[in-house]
Amino acid sequence: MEKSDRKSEILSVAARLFRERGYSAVSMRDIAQEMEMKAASLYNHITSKQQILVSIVIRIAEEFTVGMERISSSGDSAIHQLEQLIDLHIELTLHDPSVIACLNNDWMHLTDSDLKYFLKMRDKYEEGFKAILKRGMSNGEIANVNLEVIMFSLLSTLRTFYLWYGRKKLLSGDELKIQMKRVLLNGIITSA
Amino acid sequence: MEKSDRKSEILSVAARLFRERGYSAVSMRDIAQEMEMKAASLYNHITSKQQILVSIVIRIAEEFTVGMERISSSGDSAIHQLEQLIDLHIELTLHDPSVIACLNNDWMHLTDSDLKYFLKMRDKYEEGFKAILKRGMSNGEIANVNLEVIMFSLLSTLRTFYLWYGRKKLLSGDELKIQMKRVLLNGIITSA
DNA sequence: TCTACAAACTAACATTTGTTAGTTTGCGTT
DNA sequence: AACGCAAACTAACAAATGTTAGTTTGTAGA
Repeated sequence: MEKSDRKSEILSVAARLFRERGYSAVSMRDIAQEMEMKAASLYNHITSKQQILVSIVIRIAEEFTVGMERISSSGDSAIHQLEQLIDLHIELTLHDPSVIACLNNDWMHLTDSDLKYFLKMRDKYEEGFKAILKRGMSNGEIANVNLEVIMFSLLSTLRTFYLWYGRKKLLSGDELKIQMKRVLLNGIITSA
Repeated sequence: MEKSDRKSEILSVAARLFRERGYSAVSMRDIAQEMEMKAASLYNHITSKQQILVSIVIRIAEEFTVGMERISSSGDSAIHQLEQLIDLHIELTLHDPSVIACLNNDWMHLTDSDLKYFLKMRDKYEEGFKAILKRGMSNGEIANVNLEVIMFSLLSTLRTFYLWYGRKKLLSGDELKIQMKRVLLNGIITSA
């Protein structure tokens, strides 16, 4: 996927393997084998294993950050902003599920400034999320339930969407968005 | 936590480290250091690193299996059964968040028969879940939205609850159960 | 045809890994 | 005092790891 130069191929292969086994369980020789070359040759394109991880994780984290800025600075209603966030997660997940898996599971292997930068973005994202919910609550758009519970409930589902999309692809992207919004926003109980 | 014999201590320490860094990134020397002993000494109590993982993951998976059997064989309404499942997840998570983290993130490092056994249990659990939802739908208790979407939405939140409980413990266990049920079952939009 | 260079290779390195063998230590029971 | 035993230790192992140095190969431009 993505650009077909050698470096991008490595990142793509690495993300796939990281998703399957986790960062630490994947060796440079594993990645090389999948690329049909020797481990040493990888270093013509990348500078370290760590840098592969950074490239994958930071890039996608920045996409979420940009998305949040765009959405939360629009003047739309809180509910409509939530719908756009749902779209954002679904789109990025469908585009490359393995990268989302790395974002979820392997960020912990970032070090120093990269880790710091990542955590800052994650924090900012969640703050943006909460701000939207808060506004929706004072509006009366959103039910007055514990803010953190609502946010983490929504985020859990959106963040781990890659897990079950990998197993069942029974719905088209658009149909998926519709169903997700209904379940996440309207709830489950009939005529609640 | 748990029994204080040496083996249980090792499992507890290991689960904590696995949660922080992932199975592959934790060495026997790491575990030993945390136990204030040498790596070789661990083998007086356990037979391998792999077995530590198996003990942790299979045990908790069995607890979920038993819980599902108990709940789904009761004659309660679908909604009430879902409420009991929410309680089950919250209780097991509060009891030992690290073990739940291992269940979620490290099962992939199980091998052969252990992996097979785990996957069988996971499958059975999800089948039980779907059966409840299905009954609730034909009952009219549960809104007629895509079954898989509902299930994975609920399960995502319940399974990754340990993530945010680790960061914010602002609610008591009982209060948590109430809020979770409201959000997960009744939804978010006001007067939907 | 010659040159330059990207991109592959082989060989080796210092560490870290899980694990084993054999030994020591301390304590409760005879 | 002697014994048995659980639980710690030291030392070592082969294998796997990330990475480097130096070399070869193929191809595009002069």
